[in-house]
Amino acid sequence: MSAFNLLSEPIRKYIRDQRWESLRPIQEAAIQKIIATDNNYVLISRTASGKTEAAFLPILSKVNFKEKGVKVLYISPLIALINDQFMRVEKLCEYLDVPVTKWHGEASKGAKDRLIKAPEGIVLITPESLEAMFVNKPYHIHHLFSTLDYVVIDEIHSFLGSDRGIHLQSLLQRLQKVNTGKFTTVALSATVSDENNYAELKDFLGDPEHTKVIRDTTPKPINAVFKYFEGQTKELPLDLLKDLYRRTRDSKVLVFPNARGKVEEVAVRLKKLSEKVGGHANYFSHHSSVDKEVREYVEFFAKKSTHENFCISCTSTLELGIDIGNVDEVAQIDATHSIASLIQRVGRSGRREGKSSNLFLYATERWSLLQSLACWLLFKDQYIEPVTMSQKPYDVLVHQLLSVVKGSSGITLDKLIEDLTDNAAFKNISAEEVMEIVDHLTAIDFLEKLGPEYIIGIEGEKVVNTRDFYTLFHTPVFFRVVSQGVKIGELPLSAQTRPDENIYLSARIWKIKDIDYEAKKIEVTPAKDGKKPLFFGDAADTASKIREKMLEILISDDKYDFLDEPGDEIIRQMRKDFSIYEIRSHQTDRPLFSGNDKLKFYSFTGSKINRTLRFMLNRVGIETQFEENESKFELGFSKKSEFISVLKDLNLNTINSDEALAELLDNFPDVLNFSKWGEFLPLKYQIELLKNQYFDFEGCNEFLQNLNCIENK
DNA sequence: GACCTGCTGCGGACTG
Repeated sequence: MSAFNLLSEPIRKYIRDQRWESLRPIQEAAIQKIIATDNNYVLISRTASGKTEAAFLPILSKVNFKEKGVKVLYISPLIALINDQFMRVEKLCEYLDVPVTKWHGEASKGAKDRLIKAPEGIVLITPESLEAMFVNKPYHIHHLFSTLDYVVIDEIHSFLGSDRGIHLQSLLQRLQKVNTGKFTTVALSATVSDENNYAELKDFLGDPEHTKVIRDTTPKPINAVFKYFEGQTKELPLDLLKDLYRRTRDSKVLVFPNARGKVEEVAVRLKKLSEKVGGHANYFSHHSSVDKEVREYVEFFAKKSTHENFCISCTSTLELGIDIGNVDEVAQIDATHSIASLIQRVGRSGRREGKSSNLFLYATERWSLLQSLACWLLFKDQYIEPVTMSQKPYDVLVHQLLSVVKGSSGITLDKLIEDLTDNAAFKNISAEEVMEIVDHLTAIDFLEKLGPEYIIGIEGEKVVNTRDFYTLFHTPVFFRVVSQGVKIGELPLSAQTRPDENIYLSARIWKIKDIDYEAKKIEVTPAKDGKKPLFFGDAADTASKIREKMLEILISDDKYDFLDEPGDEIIRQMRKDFSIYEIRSHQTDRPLFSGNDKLKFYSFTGSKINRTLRFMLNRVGIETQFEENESKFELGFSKKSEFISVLKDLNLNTINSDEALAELLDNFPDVLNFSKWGEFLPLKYQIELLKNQYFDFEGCNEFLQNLNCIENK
């Protein structure tokens, strides 16, 4: 039977009313499988290929909504995505007379209350709101979600490989436990690495044997142009902005300059260029520190603009799912840190059927150009960096321990251990380890033993009873930026935030009038000229494969027809610079330069291995100047044979790493900042976290074993 | 220089 005929009558009517000529390939396949089986499915297909419908059309046809209770739970990483999907799903559900409820921190309380009075239909939720319910209203979890037939997880790749993902995995397991039957899961994603990674995905959904992947690999044509404009100063080159302006003045564009400060610089300077020549004034900025209402206005503007052109300068806030309408072009300024990120960004343009995607890539620095090329070529080879889920997520365990205890208001040790060791998210953590962590939490008053049962302790109450408890990620302190009562955005405190400084924010220029440290508020007034704002943050890690590809480009003589003349010249120069080494294999050979009184070692490997290598060298007394973008270590001595033999002997066996890591934690407690809950673990487990998440000793050892240093001629 | 994500419950003012 055709997929269309498998659908229920109201759903078929919906499709007819939409005047769809046919179902997309991913929809055909998903409908056949989801209707016929009770397997979990992961639907992988590029953006704007109809994945949401591929999941909901068959689920809505299959589920009996006449039964009591909520039947379908949709989980999304973003509030904005929930709001976006709500409109689509609700329109579909009108045909079935099934109610849809948004449940997140900014959703209406009234709608939530109505759902509690009469639990039914479909609920759209975030992992954090689900967590809050487990902690504060565990009876609502039973009341609302014990009759689920389906759980749909959107943008699942954004959860993979992170603590937030382990958290969600744990919540899904806890949810399955309260379910009277067994719910089926359908996960959606645009960017997941190939077969290697399907194991991670299947594990994530908790039942690998009954989890299948449906993938549509139909490519979308992408027109790419790479350009090089050398950046001499801290500001972006004017010529680059002029070129960007010329190319995009008559279209709808997203620009991704990688950092919030640069996002503001691009928005303000392009707007000025446009003003000068009487072009449109629709230049916006969009990132996490732009006020929410301003961001929503920008999204709304883009969505409703059919004839009017616009340019939004943005960070990864506009990288995921939200359909902001028809975008003609995407401009990326300097390299993305990952291929997945590049794919998502390119996919923002040409969403309309039959339209191709357009990418302008601008590089301002040679290594960034090289990395951009590497990402692009790997993407063309359909390579996406694999992600790995933490095998021993002790930090998430601490959080879930507190959540379970708080939600139970009194639980025995046996039950607590059973709850956590049963949970697939923690399957590699033993009962003994859980017990040890419980003991530690009791010792620091996070838990308290009351007769046979554990409850939250005095110190634990301080942590559990705050808004901040529900998330697995840290957030820095920000000051609100306000002009005459209107909120514009936020800024961190820095040398720049002081009266009379002029700064860009939300694509406009402001003068700082006053700073209220008590109320964490910065009062500003409009100004004519200023500087880009300073933000702090950590650069994301780059995969080893990208660095290897960079070296491969340097030793090949391939020509790239999408690269402009200055870019071509830079690659020629870099190839010449590296021709003094006889590199034969981009996998094992690495350049080692020795000059008068220094050595330069180019590792061409990923951030984690670099970090580990630097730490190990430091342990054997070798101080290095490290440059991540170039994957380069500089040493203040020239004895290259000595350095080569040190590298050969470096491994875990020659360094007492547990002791070394304990020392590191003692001297620099901030290294644990990547983990919000890690600080509440016993030292032994903090060390494990460092080993498993911050460093990569295994990868580093492998790198060193294969390493063949090639000296300059 | 260096991304992003989310958030309870209560009290009180205001609106219809």
